[in-house]
Amino acid sequence: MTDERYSISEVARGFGLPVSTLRYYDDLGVLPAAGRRGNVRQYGRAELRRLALVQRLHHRGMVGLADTAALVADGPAADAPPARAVLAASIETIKNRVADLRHAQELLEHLLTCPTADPVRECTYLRAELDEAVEQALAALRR
Amino acid sequence: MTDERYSISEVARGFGLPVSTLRYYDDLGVLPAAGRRGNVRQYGRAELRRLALVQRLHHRGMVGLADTAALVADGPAADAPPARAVLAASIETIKNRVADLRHAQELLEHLLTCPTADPVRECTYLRAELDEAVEQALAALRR
DNA sequence: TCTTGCGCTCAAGTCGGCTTGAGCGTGCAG
DNA sequence: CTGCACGCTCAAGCCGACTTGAGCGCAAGA
Repeated sequence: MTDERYSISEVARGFGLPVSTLRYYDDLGVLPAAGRRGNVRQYGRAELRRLALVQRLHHRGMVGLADTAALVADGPAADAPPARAVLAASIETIKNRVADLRHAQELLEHLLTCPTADPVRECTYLRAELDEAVEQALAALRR
Repeated sequence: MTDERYSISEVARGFGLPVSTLRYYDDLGVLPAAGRRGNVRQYGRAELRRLALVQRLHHRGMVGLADTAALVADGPAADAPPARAVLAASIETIKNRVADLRHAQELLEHLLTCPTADPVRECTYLRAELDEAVEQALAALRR
């Protein structure tokens, strides 16, 4: 058991995060410190791994910190039904977002390369899609 | 020129949005009403199309409302250098996000299907990736 | 007439994810 | 022994994207 211990500022430097974020994660229980020496937070390998995992899951609000906490929690969390539910839900959310983002990307790329002077109003490809959406909205309205 | 006019609540119903959001968009200039009759906002086809476009671009903070406003603005906005810059930047952001999300999705799916009792600590695939990240952090720390 | 419904404005509140600031303790180099 | 870096707590602030609430106006139907 190598007993390397890292201070909060070392962890922060290593991972390129502000110290305040780590304290915040500790407070929330997302990344509890391994312990304290005196009153000072100490981190070990396990915490560093956990932080790496948190960073990979928690993509700016994609998988909220609360859910991330549940997912990276100690114990066989991925077995417990609640964690499995969070897992499945997160995957769904991500899939949807990826699809939306792709679509947005397509539109933006089209705007970038469309030969018409004012694509937003002139481009027929764009118009077709927007008009379709408008029709759907109007249909929804009449229902 | 068909001169259909829609009230704010009709637009809201049609697009499944709260009225407050539309007023908010109007205030921000993201989606100005076509005009007002008396003091009452009126929307026409053009505004509905614009709203459809806004919805497609503005994915929950992905392309902030300010940028969205710039992108869907009147005039050959996509030609003006500033808009082109926003366009290119947005595309980049989206690409990065999609990559990150994919990665998160892979991890989550792995957690869901990994046969080990406690994937977060036992699964070697996951461990390998996390350990690598930890090594990089420690390397960054020593620099 | 009066109530009901829709609309308006402006100010304040909410939520997530942090950041910032005040005020204090602690350890060790000069 | 003093100063400085680093650490701590707790409360408040900030940003984006809205939502909510108070208080008001106007028009149409019972």
